[in-house]
Amino acid sequence: MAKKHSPDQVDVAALQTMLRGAGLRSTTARMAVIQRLQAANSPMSHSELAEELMPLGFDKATIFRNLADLTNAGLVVRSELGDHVWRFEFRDHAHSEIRQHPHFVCIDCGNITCLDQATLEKQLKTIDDQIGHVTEVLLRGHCTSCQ
Amino acid sequence: MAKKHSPDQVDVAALQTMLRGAGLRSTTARMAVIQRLQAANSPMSHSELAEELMPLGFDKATIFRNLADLTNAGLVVRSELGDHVWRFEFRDHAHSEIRQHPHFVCIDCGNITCLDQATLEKQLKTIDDQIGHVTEVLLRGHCTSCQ
DNA sequence: ATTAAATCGCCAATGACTTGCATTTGCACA
DNA sequence: TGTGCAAATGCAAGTCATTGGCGATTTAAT
Repeated sequence: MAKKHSPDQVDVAALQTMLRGAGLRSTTARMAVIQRLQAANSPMSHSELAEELMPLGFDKATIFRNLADLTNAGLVVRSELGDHVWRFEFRDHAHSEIRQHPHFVCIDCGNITCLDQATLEKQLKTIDDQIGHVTEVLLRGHCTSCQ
Repeated sequence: MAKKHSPDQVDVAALQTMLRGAGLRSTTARMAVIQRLQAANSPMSHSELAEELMPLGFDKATIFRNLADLTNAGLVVRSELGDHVWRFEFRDHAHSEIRQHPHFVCIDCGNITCLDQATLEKQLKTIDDQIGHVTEVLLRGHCTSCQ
């Protein structure tokens, strides 16, 4: 049989390497979770993931545990956007830095705006020294179109 | 009997006026909740409140309901500090402006630091103009003692 | 192929609220 | 100074997201 090089298989191999490099085994459930997150273009909640993956036979507790494992391993970023729901995002190591860019969430329409990382940087440096190292910034309020 | 003017009694009367002005009855449970929040120097979760007030005979459902009522009435501010627990703060109308002071939450120990309202004010004004009106600021990271 | 440890799947338990309902209480008005 | 009634309370049960226990299964190193 000839060797296949479909984009999917390349991704699978890369993800498996990534998992092993992080000290995690490559299991079907784990791969399903990380592949789904990699394909997503915005952070997904556990329930969104579960809704898709449970019909495929994966257990929701397993999905939870994998999200936790992947987060601990640094392959996935977990964030809370103020609505009591954890959201998970595949972490693109090429673009990851000391802190994530600030998010602005509109209380009314729920829209999320990603701000420039430099926006509050100067003030945050002062806080870093005095209170602790800030890794995550969340601003909430009313966006211009909802005001 | 001579009129008393202990600070406590003054506070109680002021809070009762405040409740009535907001269209809420002054009940013992409600007063207990708002007094405790007024005395606190950082936001309190329902469970923290319940831990203190249940031994005094107040029901936790009542505490929840009162926190919701007080929040709806605008006497208390509810915020989500990134750990999936609502926290409540007495709203000081003398100092309340367009936005509340920023909070810093330590990811490791959970400690909450209330920052000075002026801390990020300058930068936030710019954001107000460009993206929307920021009402709530949340910073998360590792505090100096956990680093 | 063997095997120890990681992971899985099922299911029970926790924790943070929420809701239903019968009883009590604050307070507006008589 | 009562009295009525909506608001508020206490108790209990329910919901929903998340976590923990545990025996069975699977991964990956030898």
